[in-house]
Amino acid sequence: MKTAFERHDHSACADAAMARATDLAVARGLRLTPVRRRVLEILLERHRAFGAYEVLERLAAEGLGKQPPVAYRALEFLVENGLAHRIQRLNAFTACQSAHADGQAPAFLICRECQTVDELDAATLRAELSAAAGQAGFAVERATIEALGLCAACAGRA
Amino acid sequence: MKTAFERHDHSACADAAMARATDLAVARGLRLTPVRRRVLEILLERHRAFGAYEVLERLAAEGLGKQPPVAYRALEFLVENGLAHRIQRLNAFTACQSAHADGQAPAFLICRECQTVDELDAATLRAELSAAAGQAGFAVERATIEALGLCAACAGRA
DNA sequence: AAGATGTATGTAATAACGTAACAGGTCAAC
DNA sequence: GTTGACCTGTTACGTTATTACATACATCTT
Repeated sequence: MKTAFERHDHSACADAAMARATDLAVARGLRLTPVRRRVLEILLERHRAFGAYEVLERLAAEGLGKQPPVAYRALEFLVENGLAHRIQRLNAFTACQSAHADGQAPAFLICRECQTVDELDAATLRAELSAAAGQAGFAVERATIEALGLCAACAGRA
Repeated sequence: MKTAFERHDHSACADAAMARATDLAVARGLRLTPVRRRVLEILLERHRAFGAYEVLERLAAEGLGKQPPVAYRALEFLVENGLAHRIQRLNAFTACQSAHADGQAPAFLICRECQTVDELDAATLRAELSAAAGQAGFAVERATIEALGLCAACAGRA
């Protein structure tokens, strides 16, 4: 499996994600409406995070909604159903690239140079964090793990 | 050592942090100006995160500055020097409670009920995250690890 | 002491991000 | 064909953050 940082056949990448989304919608009886589908498509265009207003601009240009709530609602739907993630550091959203269980969000690697965002399985990290927190009597419900740094390609260019 | 979630002598807690800050300023030749010192004192009042505008309100009431940049600049100074941390999930800031090396930010435990924020040593987690990212050729420079959940006291009250 | 330099603060204006509230439309089930 | 649930459209507003420029202050140099 290639990382988001490497050259790869991205349309296959996006197609696979859309297929997962369609399957999930069928499986759970979710409504992947035009706005929601289009927002997911936009997020899937590149392996980076998109601001809500950036998504909104795109929607507006296509006549799919001009006001912030339109974008935020669609993004919220995608995030709730695990089809997208919110990147806290960037106040932005990115399409989910890997099927994973609910609430088991991965860790994110964010390249400060090319803005590419990749996912990293965080099951072990999350377990350890929960264990450590448990020592202090704290019950972890959701964990955010985001790493900012430099990807191999950008490090090479430096 | 008690956690921030337990009852404890908080003024000792705050005093210790201010002492560390003063020492650091001397050691590094930093200028802990009135605004910066006051902002740190405010953050130290409670083990929770304060929004920039909340801090600004306090400053304004004391005649120390009325515009956002005043608060943001002081907060930025504190964060850069490891005297405070930004909690991404909350778009807010909290005083640093533990002396730790630069760039070695701890993990944060945020109680969704009482809003208390505690620090957890994250050296191991960070090392593992860096190692995993390294497999993908990604060089981690800064990592954000934040856990939202319920502290023991609040879980008890539920 | 005067001037030069670097750093901190004051202020205005605005950008960027996010939500509440309500009206209207769509669709499936009964 | 009406009900009820959910989705969308729109207004209005609230919150968070930054840019840009002016002013003040400290420190060092001469």
